[in-house]
Amino acid sequence: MPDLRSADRALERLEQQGYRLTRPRRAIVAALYQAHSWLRPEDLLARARRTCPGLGLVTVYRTLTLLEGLGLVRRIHVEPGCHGYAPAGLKHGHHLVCRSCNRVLEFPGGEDLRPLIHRLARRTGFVVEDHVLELTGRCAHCR
Amino acid sequence: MPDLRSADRALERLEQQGYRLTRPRRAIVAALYQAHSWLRPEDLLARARRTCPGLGLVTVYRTLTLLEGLGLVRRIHVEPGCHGYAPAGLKHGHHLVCRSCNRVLEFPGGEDLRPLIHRLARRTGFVVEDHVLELTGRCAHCR
DNA sequence: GTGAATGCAAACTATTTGCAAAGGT
DNA sequence: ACCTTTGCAAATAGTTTGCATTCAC
Repeated sequence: MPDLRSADRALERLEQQGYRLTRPRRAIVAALYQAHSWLRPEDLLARARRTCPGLGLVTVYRTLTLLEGLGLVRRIHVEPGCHGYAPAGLKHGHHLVCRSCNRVLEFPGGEDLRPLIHRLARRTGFVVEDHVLELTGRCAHCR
Repeated sequence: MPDLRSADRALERLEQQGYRLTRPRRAIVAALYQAHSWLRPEDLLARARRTCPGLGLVTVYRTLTLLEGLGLVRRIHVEPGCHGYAPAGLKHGHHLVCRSCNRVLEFPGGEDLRPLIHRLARRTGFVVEDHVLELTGRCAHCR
């Protein structure tokens, strides 16, 4: 479950990698990890501006790209417009997304796909290197 | 496997639904179903123009929306830019996408996810209504 | 002939890039 | 002090909308 602790871990990770811990970055990371739901860059901007008033949208994009590269944020495919961002807590996590409140729950995935992937490899000669798995529905709170 | 036959079936389906079989639509459907790989709207435009020279990009978008609504085409999530389109042959098909040549293979999915979905429902109270599953890798031809 | 469908132009949204100024170490 | 990072403005990409014309039926 993303929280302040994970936000701190993310900042630590950034520092370790030689990136500077600037005010905008702190604000963006905090806003992202506090969210229970996925956010679009505009949403993230609005939230992060509460702690970093002068923040620009461009910085949000750049920071998201940076965080995604480090595996600290995951881009998910949502309507409308397709791109939402959620904090990544697990190594190869996938997401349960609530249609109604946009809440995101991360779960460790992949295991269950192994037989399917093997079967497909045998039948088609396709070597699967990666996968996207996203489940949508209603969270306990919204039913 | 998408081919001319499926293209004809798609056109039939359009007609049954009361849509007119226009030259642009015929060209777009043909181009789409002939493709072995996913296409972006621009790609589709270029291909469909071979049989329908005056075709406009707007019509491609409108036709894709129409076809997607009828379950005849599927939007897949690909880099860069995210949106690719592939013909849909199966009811609840998913896709194997080749990183190298963009070839798309459709497969019947969902069965293998059932245990996972049940487990998640039990643990989180989430009711899963839909899912996106996309596998990427290398096709037999590109390895 | 009639209404659905098209193509153009323009509007809009989402995202990226160039560059001078600001800020972290 | 140095070099990264930022914010603005402008550029670019992707997609949608308004409207007069064209075309399938």
